[in-house]
Amino acid sequence: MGVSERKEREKIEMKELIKAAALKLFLEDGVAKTSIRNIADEIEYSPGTIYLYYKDKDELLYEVQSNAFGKLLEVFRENATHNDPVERLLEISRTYITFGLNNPELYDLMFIIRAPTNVDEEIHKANGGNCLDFLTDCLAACAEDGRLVVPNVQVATLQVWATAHGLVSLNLRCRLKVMDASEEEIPNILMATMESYIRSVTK
Amino acid sequence: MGVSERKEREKIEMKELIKAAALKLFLEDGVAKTSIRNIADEIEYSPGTIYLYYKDKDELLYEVQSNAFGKLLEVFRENATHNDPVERLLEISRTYITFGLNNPELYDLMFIIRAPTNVDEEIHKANGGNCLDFLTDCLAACAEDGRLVVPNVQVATLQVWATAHGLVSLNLRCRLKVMDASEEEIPNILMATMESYIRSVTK
DNA sequence: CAAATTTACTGAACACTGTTCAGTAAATTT
DNA sequence: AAATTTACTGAACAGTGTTCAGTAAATTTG
Repeated sequence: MGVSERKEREKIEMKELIKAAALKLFLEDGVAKTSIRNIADEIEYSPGTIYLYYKDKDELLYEVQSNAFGKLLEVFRENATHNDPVERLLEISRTYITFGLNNPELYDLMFIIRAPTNVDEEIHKANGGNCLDFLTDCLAACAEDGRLVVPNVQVATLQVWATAHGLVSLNLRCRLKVMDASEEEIPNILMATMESYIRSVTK
Repeated sequence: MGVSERKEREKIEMKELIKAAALKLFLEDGVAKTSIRNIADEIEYSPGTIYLYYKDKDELLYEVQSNAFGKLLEVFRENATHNDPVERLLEISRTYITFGLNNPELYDLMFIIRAPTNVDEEIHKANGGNCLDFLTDCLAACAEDGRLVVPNVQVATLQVWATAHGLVSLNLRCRLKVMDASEEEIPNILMATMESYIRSVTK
């Protein structure tokens, strides 16, 4: 009897439908302004239904976050293809910053807001791991070739990530308004700052 | 007739009372869990009263943020006293990271949450400017002495700030869980990562 | 096929949020 | 003493995440 199999399938489809609606509203109106009721309206179900598929809003956010990390990994793979590990590191950095500036709502979900970190400890590690590995592998290759000023791969990874995240998140949260730089030149400044950093710590 | 003078004074005192209550609750329960009603309860006034002194919650947050930046500048002045500008830069960096880790709620308010950036554009620049100047001055001194690998002061300032902020904020938002490092060694890793970065970009 | 059971969904209700505003009582001025 | 201004209240509004009794449809059982 294929009923339970079909129901299984329908359950997954419904989760997907909810997730897609959530993502759509996140991109349209922002994560902060998207409520369970909005999402329910979007898919023409009642708010209560969403709780039959996701334990709470955090779990849903976590799933959308997982998709977002998939997208970041995708652009990493597309853009960071140089053979030379230092050049590849530059490509990764540029891609990260561009992704953050072009997808502020996804970036929020991935790296800034508190929400999806409230899911179960063990399940949590999954999200973002692939993206971090992509960076770590690149830095390991740099270290292998003796191209890092500080050859500790963990320290180097954290430095690159922190610098890129610092630049993107300070900008997304309008904290660079204290600096005297016009709105439109900021992306260029961020990129130049990141590149000059990479050049300083590699050889 | 000293009535209007007294009223002026009382108005300031009341604003101070509200601000102090807000700060207290922020530190006790977190910024996110502190509502206007909580603050009103704390000072034994009705919620509406708060709106007689602050236009909205953002304006109140902005004022508390201003206090928080004052505290950061204070610890900068206490701890970053070395004559050698590179050593002073290290002291500033360590102080910044320690402040962030020890005062997560204040750090949130200062650098992460969206809220207080919604105040009027012109008024906004004030907050944080002093702290940024403290860092910029130090890096200008480094540049003066030819101690920076990249002698552009704006780029250097942004790099140091972004790296420190990246480290602190990724940690406060639990994003370092993806790395295999135990909870208790993370502060040390952050500090070591920051110091090794400063050493790489100075000479 | 009819009855019993399971499943999927609803939407009102709860406790909360920031904010507004008519109403009131006290302080001040006339 | 009367009129006016000031400071404050607390209910109300529209929103939030979440729960749960009730219902109708799908499925299983006899």
